[in-house]
Amino acid sequence: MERELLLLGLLRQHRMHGYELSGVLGGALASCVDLKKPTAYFLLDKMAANGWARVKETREGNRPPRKTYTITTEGETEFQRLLRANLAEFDAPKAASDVAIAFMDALPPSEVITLLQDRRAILLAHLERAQSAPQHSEGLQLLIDHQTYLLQSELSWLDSVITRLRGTRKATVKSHTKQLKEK
Amino acid sequence: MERELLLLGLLRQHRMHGYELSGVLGGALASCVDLKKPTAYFLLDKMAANGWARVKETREGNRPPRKTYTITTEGETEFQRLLRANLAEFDAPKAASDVAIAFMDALPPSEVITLLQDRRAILLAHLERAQSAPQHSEGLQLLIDHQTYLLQSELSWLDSVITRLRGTRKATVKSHTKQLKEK
DNA sequence: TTTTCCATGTAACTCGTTACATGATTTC
DNA sequence: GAAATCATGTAACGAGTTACATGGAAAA
Repeated sequence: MERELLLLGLLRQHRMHGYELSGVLGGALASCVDLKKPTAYFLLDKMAANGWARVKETREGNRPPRKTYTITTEGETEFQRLLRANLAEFDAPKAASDVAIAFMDALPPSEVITLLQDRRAILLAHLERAQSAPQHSEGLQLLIDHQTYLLQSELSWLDSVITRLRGTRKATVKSHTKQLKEK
Repeated sequence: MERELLLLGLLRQHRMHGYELSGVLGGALASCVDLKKPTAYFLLDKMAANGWARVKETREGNRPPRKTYTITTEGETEFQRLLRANLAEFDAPKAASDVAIAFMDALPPSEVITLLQDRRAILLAHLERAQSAPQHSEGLQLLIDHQTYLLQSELSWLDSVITRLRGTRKATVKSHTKQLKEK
């Protein structure tokens, strides 16, 4: 549902062909949304079938022909419907990768710290990618900013966990060794 | 992958039958993870088939028979493997519901504010549900705390957006009316 | 006595991804 | 001459959800 909204929103800014679109999605927006090429092509077809977009086959020079999609009036109506629905709803971000955190006491703290630093590096890479994204239209920029904000929150949380672990490391290393021996 | 980790982690704390487990998942953990009943049953079967858990059919009184799952040594090994992998990885939280934010300038700010307040109410409900969750084991509590933290970040971001909109409302209401007339 | 709870599942379906297919063209 | 880019798709697969099926027991 939000994928349709995204595509309609992008087409609303200016007409585009599939490859161009999937370029945009693979570029700066990759940090916020993922919508793979085949999905994009599929959705564009579907949108055209629904009458939300007009298709025109164009050809520049002797490059492969493009299918350029233009949003229609019905498309704009649908866009607004989706937009209203999506603005008013909220689906909680289920942080799937955090299940591990719940069970980290099953490993020695020193190892957990090492592993979490790997995690931290990946998170940092995401952050930098989001921050270094080239300028975009106001709206899309807001999306990227939000993503940046979220990643930063996540980073500071992760750091707090690591710090806490560092603190308890010396204290718990004994009890952990004890646990191992008890087994 | 993190679902298996979650189930193994829970079984590691103490043996459980499917219904009990899906109760836990539907209760306090519902705000963090969603894993529906059929999926849980399916995964438990699979885990038993993989030798990660032992099954024992038990019966208390004249209630329907239960299939109680106990983690095995291989299960524990797998648990640790998954745990290490999951601790070291990070998949960026793609906030799907935020696509709408990127296009909110397509609607009059006053309407956007109304819609975002609906969103805010849902977010608040999630927050309260997460906060009011009954006490859990250390680890699971950490998971819930993280979720709470994330939701709070999200809330304050949303509030900042709404505030900004309130500020620009009077300024942009004219230009928006103008836009409408131009069409 | 009807609804809710306990307890297990199956089957169909949706949605998206991965991997593959095609073919010309420009760059190295 | 090989590799990457442009440009479109198809087909198979996977993972999870929804809806349905079953049946006894307790609570309302």
